[in-house]
Amino acid sequence: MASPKVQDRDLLCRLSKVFRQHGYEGASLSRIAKATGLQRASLYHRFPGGKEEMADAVLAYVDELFGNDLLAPLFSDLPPAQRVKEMAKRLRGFYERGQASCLLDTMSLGGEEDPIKRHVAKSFDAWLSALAAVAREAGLTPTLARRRAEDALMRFQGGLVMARATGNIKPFERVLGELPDLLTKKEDD
Amino acid sequence: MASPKVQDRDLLCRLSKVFRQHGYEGASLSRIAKATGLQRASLYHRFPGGKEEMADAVLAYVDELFGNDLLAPLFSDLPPAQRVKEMAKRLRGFYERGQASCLLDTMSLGGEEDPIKRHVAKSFDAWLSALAAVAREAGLTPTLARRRAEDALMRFQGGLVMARATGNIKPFERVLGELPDLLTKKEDD
DNA sequence: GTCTATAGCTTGATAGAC
DNA sequence: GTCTATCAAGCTATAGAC
Repeated sequence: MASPKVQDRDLLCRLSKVFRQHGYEGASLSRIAKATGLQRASLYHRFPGGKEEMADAVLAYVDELFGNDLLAPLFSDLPPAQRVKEMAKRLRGFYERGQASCLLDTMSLGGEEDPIKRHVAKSFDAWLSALAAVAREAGLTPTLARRRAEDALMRFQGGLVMARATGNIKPFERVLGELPDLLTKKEDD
Repeated sequence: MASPKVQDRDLLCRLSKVFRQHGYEGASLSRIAKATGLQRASLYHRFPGGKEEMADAVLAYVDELFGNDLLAPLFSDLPPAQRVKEMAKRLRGFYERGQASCLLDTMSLGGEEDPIKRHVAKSFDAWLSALAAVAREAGLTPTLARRRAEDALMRFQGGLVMARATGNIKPFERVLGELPDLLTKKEDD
């Protein structure tokens, strides 16, 4: 065919759902084929490197989503707390109010060091740096800004784990609401 | 043989390491056999219900560890903050200073509702309840105590995710140190 | 670009000897 | 209680028609 049955971005979006939900090992080609509507062999045409290339492409796709959409408000000209609030709003949608897992979490399972784990670590650090940058612009010292960024991301990830494990999404929602103060106020209250 | 090659508790301990590291889907019988030193067929003699029974036994084993050891200090007669400090010390060891994952996290991947997910949710709630109880004994209102327990567990789980994803265990260590105040002080500072 | 068909390996699980 | 040998089903990956 001239044009693909599923466009690249749509394909990556569907792929990302499988990897987010099941992790790398749980994302079997059967599940992927079912979720994308493509047969196994068609997937190998799109991703000659097989499952590992799919995983890497999904990580790159999510990197792009974060850079161009989810974290973009952090670099606007609004007041820092407003920027964080807008990011929280977008994250809330992306993570389906706590009902979807984080790719960086589910793809980091298993022991060995491999290219995927290295990609995950890089993406995580980029997210941390973006949070720390807005905290510094809010007037926090670099050290404190970094610590607050780490706290914010820990609470966020923990909220997602708790939502997945217990089905209770309220703590996750609370974390989202606390992010602006956490990342911009000089003292906790 | 009269006595088993690997005693029950040792076997469960080795099993738990595989499930913690790889999750349910990633814990293949090959990995389990290698980690336990038993052949596949021997594992089926110990766990006739197969992999699912192994997973359930591991969850029960960890429940017992939490009840009898890790969370036990919460119910001592020390001051509440001291109790939490002792729990944090034990958790620090159990999670190998952040280098080991939480079973309740890695076993909660994948979509469908099943007996394992229900067990995970129950164990998570028991942990939450124990934390909330000590917060109430420290003088917090039931509502606030529950919220602090949720916060504590979110930060803890998030710290583990961050440690696994980035290799940086310092934020996790910081969370451990903050737990006593978080669970016993009436105001944040 | 997608498909059917298939290769070859790994998976979870079982049978039966010792 | 553990083992070797084996099974059917699943897996990742490839070949070749359309």
